Amino acid sequence: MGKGRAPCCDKSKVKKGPWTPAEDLKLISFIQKNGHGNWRSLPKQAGLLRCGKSCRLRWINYLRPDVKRGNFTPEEEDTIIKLHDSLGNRWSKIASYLPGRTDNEIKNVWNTHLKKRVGILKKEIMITTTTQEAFETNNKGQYIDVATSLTEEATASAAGSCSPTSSYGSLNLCNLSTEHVRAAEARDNQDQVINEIPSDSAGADIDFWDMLDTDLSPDLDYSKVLDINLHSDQSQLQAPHYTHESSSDKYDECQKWLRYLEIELGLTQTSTTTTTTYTGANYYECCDGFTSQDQNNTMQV
DNA sequence: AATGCGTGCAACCGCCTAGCT
DNA sequence: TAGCTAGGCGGTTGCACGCAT
Repeated sequence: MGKGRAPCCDKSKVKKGPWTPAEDLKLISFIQKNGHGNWRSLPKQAGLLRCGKSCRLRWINYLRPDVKRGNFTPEEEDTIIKLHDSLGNRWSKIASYLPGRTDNEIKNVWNTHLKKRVGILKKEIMITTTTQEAFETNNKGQYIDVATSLTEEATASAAGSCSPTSSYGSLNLCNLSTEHVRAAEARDNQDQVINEIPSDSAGADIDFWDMLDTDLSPDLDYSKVLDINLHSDQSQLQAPHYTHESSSDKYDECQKWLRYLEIELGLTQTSTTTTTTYTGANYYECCDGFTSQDQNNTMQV
């Protein structure tokens, strides 16, 4: 019966900080071959100087093949707002309603974007409601305001799929769209008008993962790249355990995905000229010796 | 061009809980 | 039943990057 909680790992012997491409590949390769039955023992078996928790987090939040990358769509943002209203900060629960999105990602989006927007909207609606009440009391003039229409729209159709408790005061957020929130935010920012808000998915940031073409290295062979025991023959690679499937389609999908990763991580060269940049220090630390790189810490992919 | 500041996000920390002995 | 372990979760931090000055 030891006192307190035993540390999950020896902090002095594990590496911390951002993951390097080589570490990523080691983790991916190991999980593809062995699955991830025991996170605690995984780092040692995979040859990683990382805490098991760190491996799990990296896999779940970034390396999993089914992780949906790229910006959140307005629809996804709407969903998060609605779900947060009814579930609160239960990020993993919210994530379960958004396939491919992780709790960490959703939490970040909420904290950096959505919370502010909803806060602004709530503030505006409070002001509007107060003004409207004053108007109704005095029974003078005619009151027209965008926020009022938002409130009416939201409350009028409150019989939707959301829980009855899903409301901020009299406002049911289930029917607030991202456009509503953004419009309110824009008004809050010195009445700046946003007539057309570009979709996140159409933003200038080209997601690197999506950008990659299928014309990638056909000779994937991790054993030549990493000092881990893997099959050198591609045909002998096993389908990942996490898929729980053995169909050739799924396997092909995994292979395709791995090729994406190979390129993404700069572990192979293609004829394309697309260039991405990794953080220099990390990249030098792990990749020196088995990938191409120029002196500007830029990997030619 | 250099510097400062704000923002976004990956990763860490520590607590909670389920499962096992 | 109590204690331990590992996984899961939410809060928080710190760094990189972009933009403004």
